Amino acid sequence: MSWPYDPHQVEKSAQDLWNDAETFKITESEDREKFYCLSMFPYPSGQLHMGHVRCYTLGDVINRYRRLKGYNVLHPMGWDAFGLPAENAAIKNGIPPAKWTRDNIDYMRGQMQALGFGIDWSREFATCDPSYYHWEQWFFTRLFRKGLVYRKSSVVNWDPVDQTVLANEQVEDGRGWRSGALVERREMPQWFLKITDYAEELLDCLDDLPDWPDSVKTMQRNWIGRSEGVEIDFPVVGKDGEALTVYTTRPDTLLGATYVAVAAGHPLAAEAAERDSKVADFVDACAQATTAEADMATMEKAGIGTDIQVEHPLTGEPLPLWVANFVLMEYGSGAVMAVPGHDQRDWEFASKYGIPIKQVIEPADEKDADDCDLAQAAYVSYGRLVNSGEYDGLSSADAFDAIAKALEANERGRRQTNYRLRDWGVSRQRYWGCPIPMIHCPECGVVPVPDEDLPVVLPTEVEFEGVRSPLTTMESFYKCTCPICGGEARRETDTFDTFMESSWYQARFTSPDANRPMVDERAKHWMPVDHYVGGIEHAILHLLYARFYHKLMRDEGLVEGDEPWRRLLMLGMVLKDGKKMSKSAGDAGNPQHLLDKYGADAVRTAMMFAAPPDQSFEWSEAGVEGQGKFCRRLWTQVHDHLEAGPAPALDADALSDAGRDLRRKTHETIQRADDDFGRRGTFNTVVSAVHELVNLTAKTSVDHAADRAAIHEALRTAVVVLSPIAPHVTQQLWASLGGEGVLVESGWPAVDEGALKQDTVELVVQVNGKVRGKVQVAADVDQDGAQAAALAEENVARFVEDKTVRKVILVPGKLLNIVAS
RNA sequence: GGCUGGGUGGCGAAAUUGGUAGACGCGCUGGAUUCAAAAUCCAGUUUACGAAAGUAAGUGCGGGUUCGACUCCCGCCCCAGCUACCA
Repeated sequence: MSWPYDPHQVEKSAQDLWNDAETFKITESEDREKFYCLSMFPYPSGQLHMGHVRCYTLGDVINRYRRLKGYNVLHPMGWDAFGLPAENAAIKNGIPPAKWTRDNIDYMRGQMQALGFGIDWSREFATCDPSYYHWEQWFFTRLFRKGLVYRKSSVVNWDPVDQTVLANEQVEDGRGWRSGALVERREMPQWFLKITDYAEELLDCLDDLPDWPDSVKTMQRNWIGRSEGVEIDFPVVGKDGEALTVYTTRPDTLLGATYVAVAAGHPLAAEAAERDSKVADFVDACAQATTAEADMATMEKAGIGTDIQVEHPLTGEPLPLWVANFVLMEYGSGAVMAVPGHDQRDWEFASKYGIPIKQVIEPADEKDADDCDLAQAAYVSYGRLVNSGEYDGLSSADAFDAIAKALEANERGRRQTNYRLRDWGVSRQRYWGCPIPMIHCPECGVVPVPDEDLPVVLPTEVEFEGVRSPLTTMESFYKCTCPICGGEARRETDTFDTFMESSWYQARFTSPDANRPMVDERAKHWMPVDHYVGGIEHAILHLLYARFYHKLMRDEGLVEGDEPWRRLLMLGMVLKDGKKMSKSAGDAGNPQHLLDKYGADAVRTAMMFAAPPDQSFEWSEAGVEGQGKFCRRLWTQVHDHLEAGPAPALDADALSDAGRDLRRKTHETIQRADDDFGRRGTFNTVVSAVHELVNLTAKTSVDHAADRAAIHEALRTAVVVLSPIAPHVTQQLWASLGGEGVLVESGWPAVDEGALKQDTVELVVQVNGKVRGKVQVAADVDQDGAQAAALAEENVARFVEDKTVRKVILVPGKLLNIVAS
């Protein structure tokens, strides 16, 4: 065994060993249970930052722990390679996006290898590989034929100077990032995927994911935003057969409606504007107002009355129609019924414009009567109906049903479930993405590219002129013939949203070379992913799209099961000066200098030790040096132990008390680390547990010869338990301590129940709940025996002597509380 | 506004089912070693009083349940993330 510890030499030789043995190259196995461990693949931005280090170290810890536990673990890696930064680099520096991306991938792959991640590199791919996006295009044309894809106009950010569409990230304070021109809203036809067809299933399946954090499930539920309500028609006065349709979740308040309001974009608003210039001015003002959602919420509620009236669907009473800036054209029908007595926003609006406020709900319980004061605020709780004719006295819930029935009976309404979730717009007017495989033919309309013509390859030899996509001016790309009529046609020059690529990569890793559609039978072997690791910033969109895609692929017979991710670990963010590493760091976030200085094991251990995985924390280098020292201490300890000659065979009966204590600690550590690695997923506490074991080992005297066997066992255990976190130093120490081959394949150590047993235990003694002493007693001591032992302690006796003992509580093995007064 | 986390020493944190609050580490202080330094090793490190033994207080604030509360319940304050006029 070499000495002193040299991390770089140690890490090199461990990595060489894994490479030569192809330790992490994995194929399907009948003998061992499969485990698919995946970390969210990175965007190749240039270099790893500490957020990556955290994510991929966690993934590798899980990978190596599961390998030790005997699973056949798939742990692949790839590159989410399409996206805007490559284009920006091309625009700024003139480097083609493809080259920029490939260079970054090579550098970052090298960093990952230096960190010792146990990855099956034979499965690596980048999403910009035509062999990958080929199948994405193929799948899109399948979905088109199934009716799950459609084309619709949608708003984009238009830069009038650069004459191009901008991504949201390219708009800064309402201006184009390069031209500085005020960005306009412009409607353009775009491709959509019908994710709303799966809204119900996406919601329901969340209940079948017990190993997902509740917070993520809640976020997804809120995003899908299911609500149950009633769609109600208010006939427009003076127009036979025409009605204004609104949606409400509170039909119980219908008799309290005193006006209706429509969005500025609603046809009735346009109609009123034709007759009234003030209404027209208001509608124009709304059209120009900001659409930034943050501003919307704080915007002053404003509106304008019109000469249009509608009829109350139950009473026939005429109600005025207003145009209001808080009504969204995109949700429901772009119109609301307003009940100012029982909706705070309607109340504020009605108060401002002098519209009547009518009470129709009162608190169900008399004692809450004070909560309801319509002069001060709307009463929004459920309750009991009043001023509602035949419905008076009903509870809100009963009134919901009764009023819904009445509306259904006179054909003025119907029960309806609504979702907040919108269909997924997948078109991007960008160059560096997967070409959308569609052709626009003047004769035949929109035609999907036939299977035999796929993939539509993105040209990589391009030059940027300004911001706009080179595809739009590249005749060799867009000029094509119609697959149906053979006439001249134009190829779609938009590319896919990059969430398309990241929605199915997990399935592709199972069969990265599959040359039949998308994936082959191996997908059914490996899916679902058993443990998925990634950043909390992807808690909603990426995970939702991937779940949707999995269901689409399932319905195509490509994968089995309803969900792609069984267990989910959502990492907290790594911060630097209070900011997210990936956003702010630059060179400061690059782990390279830490790797050069302290080695991969120190960086990995420090990262795991800093905080529990789901918690955000401020990164500091202080811990890295400390963990480097720990590796050296462990190395030295093993070295000294081996220098003293071979340890005797373990004989539990021959151990001293200290040797027995060390053995107990050893087996407690195995038990605790197993639980922390597996069930709890708290790796910081594993590092602590190993520290404790090593500390005790160092303190254990070698004077009693038989104890050297316990020391040997303790060192070996520390090495195995720490190995998922610090794999290199432990691999070498494992070999030095007599282990054979590759440590990660050696199996998880067994717990010796006998070693955990204790004859005597330390009991904490409390008097009236305060600690007054500690006593050694037999492990199976009864309450009287424990009390006697406790009272023999001087300090305990002191607090009891002039009092009467009222009660005694014994928690076996832990604590005795004497209650006295 | 809504949802979800969180608030424990100088700092990162631990306490898993209600049972010794502060494990483990960083930093700091003192000592050993050294010509000196680095490295290493040993001791100490919540606060107050005390030489020590020990005592009192202490997990954001105010109440409650309990023999016993960082942990459970009620009310509040603050911070972070997500979401946001959703009808």
